Formats: sequence, C-alpha cells, structure tokens
Amino acid sequence: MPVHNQDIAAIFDEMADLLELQQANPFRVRAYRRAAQTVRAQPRELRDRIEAGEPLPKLPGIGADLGAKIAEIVHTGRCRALEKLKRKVPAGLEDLLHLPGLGPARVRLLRDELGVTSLARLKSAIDKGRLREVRGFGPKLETRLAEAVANPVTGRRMLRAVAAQYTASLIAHLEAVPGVSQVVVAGSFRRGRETVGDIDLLVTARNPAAVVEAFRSYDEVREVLAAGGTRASARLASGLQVDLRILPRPSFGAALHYFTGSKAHNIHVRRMGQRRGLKINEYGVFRGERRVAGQSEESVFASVGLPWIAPELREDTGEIEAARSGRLPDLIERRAIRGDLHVHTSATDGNATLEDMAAAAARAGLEYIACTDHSRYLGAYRGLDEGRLERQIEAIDRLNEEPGRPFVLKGIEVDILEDGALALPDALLGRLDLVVAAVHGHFGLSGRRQTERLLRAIDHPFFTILSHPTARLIGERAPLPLDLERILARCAERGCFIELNSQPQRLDLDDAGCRLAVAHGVLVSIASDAHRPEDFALLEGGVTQARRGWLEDANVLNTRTLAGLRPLLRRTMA
DNA sequence: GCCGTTTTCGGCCCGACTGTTTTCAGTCG
Repeated sequence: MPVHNQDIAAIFDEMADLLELQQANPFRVRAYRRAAQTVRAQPRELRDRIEAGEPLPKLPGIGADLGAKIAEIVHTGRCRALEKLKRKVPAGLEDLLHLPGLGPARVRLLRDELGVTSLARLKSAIDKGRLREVRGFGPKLETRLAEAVANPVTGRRMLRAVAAQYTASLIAHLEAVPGVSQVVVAGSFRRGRETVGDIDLLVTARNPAAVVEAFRSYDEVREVLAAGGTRASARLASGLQVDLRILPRPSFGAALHYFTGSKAHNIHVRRMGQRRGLKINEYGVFRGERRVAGQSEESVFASVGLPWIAPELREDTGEIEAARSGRLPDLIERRAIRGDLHVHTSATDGNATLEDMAAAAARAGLEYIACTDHSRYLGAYRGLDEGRLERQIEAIDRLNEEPGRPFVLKGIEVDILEDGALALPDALLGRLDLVVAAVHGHFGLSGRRQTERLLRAIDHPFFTILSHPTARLIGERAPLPLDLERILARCAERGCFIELNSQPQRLDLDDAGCRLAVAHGVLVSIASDAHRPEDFALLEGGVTQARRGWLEDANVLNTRTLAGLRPLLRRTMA
C-alpha cells in the first residue's frame, strides 16, 4: 500500500483532532495541523525520498519528532502514536468535531454530560430533548445541530470556475448599493485554488448597514448564517457560502492581505511583524497604538521588509523566503500565451468547424492553434480514422493558405493504449506537426504499470505532449497513481512536453506538478482543450493554475512565437 | 511539537460573532 503525502497529512490532521479532544496543549495541536498542511503541499512524494534513502528535506513546522513519524508511516503504513490516541478516545467522537458549532470544548461537554460519543447518539439526544440540559446549549444550537446531523452533505467544495459565476452576479448586486466604492473577492478564490469552500467578499462603503441589508436581501440568498455591523455570512441557493466584510478604506490593504490568506502565510507574516515589534491585523500594521501601514497590500508586505507577493503564491510553501532573497518568480500572465496546442473541432466531439475555431482563436488573441481531434480508438468520440485524418490534414493546408487567420498546426489527440502504444500508425503520426497523447481508459492499473505505460508512450518517436497527465477529474476521479518524477525526467530526456489542461474540472497538471516540471526543465503547454469557440476563455484558469505552480513565461511552451515553437516540436528520431 | 536578530526555554496570530449568559466561552476564519 503506497503512502502518499495526502495519507500522511490525513494522519496528522486526525491526530490534531484527537489531541484537541483530549485538551492537549493547543500549540501542539496547531503543530500537527501545520505539519499536515506542509506535507500536503509538497510537490514530491516524501515516500520517494525516504525510500531512495535521501534525508527528509528541512520542511517548515516539521522537526525531529514529526520527521520520525513521517518515516514510520512511510515504512510501516502505520502510526503508533495515532493508534495510541485512538485508544483513548471513543470511535465516533471525532465526527462530532466536524459539525458546525461544535468544537473540542462542546464535544467534551456532550460526552461528559450526556454520554454522546457518536453522530447517532447525538441525534438520539436531540430527539429526546436532552441537549438543552447541557450548559451552553440552547435552542438555536439544538436546531443547527439537528439540521447538520440530518443533512450531512454541507460544506462541499465547489470548482473555482463554477463559484466564479455565482460570485459575479452577487458582486454586481453589491456594487449597485449607494455608497459602495469597491467589492473584491479575497480568500482561496483570489489565491486561485482549483476549488473553493466559500467566497470571501470585501467591501468598502460609506454605509456598512446598507451593504449588509443588501446582502441579506439578495435573491439568491437561501439562508443567513450570521449578520453583524461589519460582517455577514450566508448560504446561496447554489450551496455556496459567502462571507462578507465591510471595511474602512484605510484598512483595505491590510484586510485584503489578511482575508486572502492562506492562514499559514498570514501566520508567517505576522510572526515576522512580531519580531519587528509590529502587530498586524485586518485593520492595519501597528506599532503600539500607531498605525504604520495598511492602506495597500504593498505597505503591509513592506512593513516586514518584503516585496508584494502574488496571491497565487501565498501558501507558505517558500514564497516568503523567495521574496526575502529577491527570488520571487516573474509569474506568467494570460497575455503571454501566443497559441493553444490542444483544440477540437466538429470533426470529432467539438461543436464548431475548424474555420470557426480558428476565428475564435483570433478573437482570443492567439497567433496559432493546433487542431488535435481524437483518434479513432474511442468510438464514442467519433474519433478520426486514417482516411478522415488524411482529409483533415489537407483541409488544414488549404486553410493556412488563406491569410489573416491564426496558423493551424496539424495535430491529433491520440489515445495511449493499455500497453503504452499510440492508437494510430507511425506513418500517419509522422505527417503531423505534433502529437498530443492522452490516457482515456484503463484508469485502474497499478501505479507502477501506469507509469511504465506512460514512459513507453513518451519513448514513441512522434510523441510530443503528454495531455492531462494524471487524468483526474476534480471531485470525481482521483489522479492516476503516477511516478510523476520519472515521467518528467523522461520528458526532459526525450525533449517532450507536458500539458496543463485548462478545463476547470481537470486543471491537470496541478500546482505542485508545475513546480516539479520546472525543476526537471520540462516546458508546460497551457492548453484550453477547447471543444467550443468560447472555450478559449478557459486559458485564463489554466494560467491561474500555472501561476500557483510558480511558472514564468520561459517555462511555458506556448508563450513561444510560431517561429520559436517549430524547432521545439521537431523531434529527433529514436 | 516547533523554533531562534529573545537560540535549548518559553514563547507560539488575532479579532468578530453567536448563543448563552448577565460578563463571556466557544467557534470560526
């Protein structure tokens, strides 16, 4: 059973929960939570390093003790300290901790006063009306818990791109309130996370009460969770939770920084402030009573001796150290993208002709696209056979003779078969400008076989770009258990490339994968995988993910001009 | 449990809102 960073992080999170229930030192609890976050954000599997006999790198918040626990988990798949903690806490008590309104103190109270140690027992205690016997539990909490127990599917994360749609109309609604000067989104949305748990809206306005009132009465609000003079929180009909804060203008920069997070990044910055005798909160940066910064984010960073750091980097995964030493990446922007190397047409499962897709690409400011329809192997896609691909090649040649359009490169999205072979004959693949290859089936192979499968595909003489490398669908299909390091090393060796697919549900490579690609010197193709003319807009989301992965223009294949790109696509024959 | 321009001990980010209370603990972000 291979141990992933995610598994290690889950163990540390569970230990934090259990320690909290036992009233352990709160700073010890925090140490476990912080460690979980650090491990989760590692681009490389810690397992690989440990099994290769490498020393564990120095990771923030992981000292000798937690380092030893990581080694134990990797080697044995177990953690004795976790098992010991579990023996002291009734199974099921942890579940209560994750209900809204319940923290460690109230969970302990429920256990001690009512013997409630599971969701089932909590439900029964509520049904019998016994909850109100406990000090600190009143009718409101009772109702809230009854709902949470009856309806356990709350708090699901939403794709950022989906949340963006719901957020846009709410922002327009609030901007229309008289006296409102700005409405901005902070939080994990601003950091460009691929999914968001909620939306943090910051507003500066002359009349806070009117903003809260307008928020409460927004027609998509299904339930107001909290509302005060400067804050409110509601759940929309879409299920999306929105937290609203109204701020005085001089605090805006400090608040934007504070509510953009991440939490780990904020704590790091505040501690730096502390060492300089500064107090940093959402209202500003203070030395004693005196405000010394806070109107802009730049001023907050400057107060601790740092340049402004892009929100996408603020995960405390090295950005503060990079900022301090003047080594922040010059992050890629959408306008640097000159072409799109993964585009479909109505010849297979797209909904527009090649001409229409090329016209849309021109409107999106692109200088070239690659037409990469599906190969025949997938019957459902009406994939191209040799004859139809032949005709498409001729059609592209004719189109390219007409001036004033983006240049169309001849490509294919070819299936990587179970054994790693490509699903079209070499004679045909050899006539194309590029071959985008992808896994569309046999997802269930072991990590070792899946990796070997992709390595064999990369070794193919006409292979150019590995498309949506892990085949994940966020929230639906887990990423293939690949050894991404070996795959990237082979891509580097063979002069091949890896794709960051911009479809919101894929965003594959992920941020950690992008950083790994940079480390291996493999260029990333940020591609829309467009199936409709309007899909070129998806590139924006791909660029956001790339920025989270620290990519600069030079790390991205399709920032090249067509003239610069062509030699990179020309493969040396094996 | 981690960490060091306060370095091997003694700190550890900070404020708003809720629900219950009658001055505040707990939760949340």
